[in-house]
Amino acid sequence: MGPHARTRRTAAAAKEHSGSQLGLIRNQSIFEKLEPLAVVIRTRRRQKLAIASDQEDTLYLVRRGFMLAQASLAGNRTQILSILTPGDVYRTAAMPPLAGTALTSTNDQGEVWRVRWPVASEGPSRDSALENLLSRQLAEQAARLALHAAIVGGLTGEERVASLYAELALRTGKASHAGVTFEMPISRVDIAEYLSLNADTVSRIVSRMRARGLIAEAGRGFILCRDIEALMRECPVARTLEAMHPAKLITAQVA
Amino acid sequence: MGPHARTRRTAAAAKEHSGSQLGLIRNQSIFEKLEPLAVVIRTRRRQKLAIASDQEDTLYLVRRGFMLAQASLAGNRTQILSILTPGDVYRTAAMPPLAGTALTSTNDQGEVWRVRWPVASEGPSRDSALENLLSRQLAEQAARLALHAAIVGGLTGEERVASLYAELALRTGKASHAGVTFEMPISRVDIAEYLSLNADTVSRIVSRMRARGLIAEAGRGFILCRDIEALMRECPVARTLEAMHPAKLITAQVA
DNA sequence: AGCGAAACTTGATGAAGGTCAAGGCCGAGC
DNA sequence: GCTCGGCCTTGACCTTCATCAAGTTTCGCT
Repeated sequence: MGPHARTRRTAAAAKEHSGSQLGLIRNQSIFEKLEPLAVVIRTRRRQKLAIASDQEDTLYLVRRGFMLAQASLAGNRTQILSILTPGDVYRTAAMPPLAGTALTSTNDQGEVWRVRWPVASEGPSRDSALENLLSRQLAEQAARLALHAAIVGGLTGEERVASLYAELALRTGKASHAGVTFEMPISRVDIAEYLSLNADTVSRIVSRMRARGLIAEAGRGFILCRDIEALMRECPVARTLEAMHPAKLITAQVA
Repeated sequence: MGPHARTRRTAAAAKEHSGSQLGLIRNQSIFEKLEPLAVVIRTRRRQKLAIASDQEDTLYLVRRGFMLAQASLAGNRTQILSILTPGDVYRTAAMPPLAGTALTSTNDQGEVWRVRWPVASEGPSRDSALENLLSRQLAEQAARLALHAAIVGGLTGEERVASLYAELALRTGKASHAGVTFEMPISRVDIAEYLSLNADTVSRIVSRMRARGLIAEAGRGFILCRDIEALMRECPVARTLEAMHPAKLITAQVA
C-alpha cells in the first residue's frame, strides 16, 4: 500500500503536441488494412483496458497517444511491462496471465484498435505484407521486453533512468537548435513501476540528473535534453537503443 | 569481474536422465516438417552458439537438452534472459542487439535446429499448422520474457529463487511417490545471472530453502521437492506459472 | 588414492535503494 | 485569488543484497 496517493497528472500541454508529434505511424498503410476488421477505441487519460487472462487471443494496435502495458504481482505490486507508442502492437498471448493485466492510456485523445488475433493473422485479407509486418512488430516487442528485463536486472537506478530517458528521446524526440525535446508521458510513480524502483528514488535520481545538466524541464510533461550524447554516455545500453530505434535524431543533429 | 572463477559443472548424472525426461517434445510432428530445411547442431556442454546482431533473422529450435539465451551489458555483466527446454524456439529478431548474445548448451548431447526465418515462415511448405505453431510458440516465449521481467523487477531474492524452482518443477519435473523430481540444469552462477542476484546470495537462499525442507538434493544436479504446494506458496506468481505450463504435475499428484 | 580445479558455502561488512515522514509546487475549479 | 488534491521533492533511517574473504565439497584425471 503506497503511503501517499499519487495517481494523476496533468496533460493539458501534452494534448496538442502528441497529435503532431506522434501522428505519423510507421507502416501506416499496411496496418490500415486492419481498420475495417477492428474495433476502434477512443481513450481518455488514465482509461484502462482490462485484459482478462481467459479472453481470446487479441491484438491491440496503438494508433495515437501512449499506452502502458501493466500487470500486478501478488500484494499490490503493480508493474509496467512496456510503454507503447503509436505503431506498436500488443498481443495478449504474448503476455503472461498475471492478475491486473491491462493497457492504460496516458493521454486523452488516445486511439487503439482491437482485433481478434485469428482475424488479424489469417483473416479474409490473407495479406502477406500485413502478416510479415505483424510478425516483425511482435518480434520487436519481444526484443524490447528482453532488453527491459536486462536493464531492470543489470543496471543501477541511475543507469535505468538514463536508459528510459534516452529511449524516449530516440523513439519520440524532436531535434531542434537547443537539443532534443520529448514528451515524458508518465509520472514518477509510473517510471518507478516501469524501472522497478521506488517513486522517491526516481525523484532523487531525476533531480541529480537535472542538477548535472543532463536534462531540463521544457514545460509540464516535456523534457529538453541539450546534449543527447552526454545522456547516452550515462546509459550502458545506448548502442543497443540506437540500433533498435531509427536513429533519426542523431542524424538530424549532425545534418 | 567475478572474484572467483566459477565456470564448470559436472553433467555425468544429467546425461542419461535428460534423454528420457525430455525426449518428448510438444508438437513434435509439426516441427518435424522443418527438419529438411534446418541445419542440425549437436552441442557439447557449455558450447556457445554466438549470435551476431547483424546476422539474418534466424530461428533456433531446441530439440534436446537445455539452452540458455544470454547477453551482456557493458562491463562484463552477463545476463541469462531465458532458459529454453526442448520444444522451445528462439528467434533472433525477438532479442535485442546486445553484445555477447548467444545460446549456450547446458548439456552434452544437446541438439538444436537452425533455420533461416524467411524459410521457416514462408518456405516451400507454406504450412498453416506450422505457421500457427510458430506464432504461438513465439508469443509464449515473449510471455515468459515478460513474466521474467516482472519477477526480477518485483520479487525479493527468495521469491525469485522459489519461482525458478517452481517453474522448473512444473516444466520439467516428474511426480513420484516421494514428491517431484526435476533437473537443475544450471549452476549457482547461472541462477544468479538469470535472477539478477549474486551467486553468493543465491547459495545462501538455496541453503535456507534446503534447511526449511522446501527442497532437497536428489543426486548431483537434481532436486527433489517433497511438497510442491509449499514451494508454490513461497512464490507470488505460482498461479501464473501454473497457467502457463501444463500442470501435469499437480494433477498427477492429485490423481 | 590423491591432486587440482571448479563449484559451493558461509561469515563480516558496506552501499544502494526502500520506507517513512514532512513539506512544496502547480493546475483545476470555485 | 484561494483552496484542494495530485504530484513531486528531500531528509532520516533501515533492509536487502553485493562484495570480499576464507573456507569445504565434488569431480575429473592421473
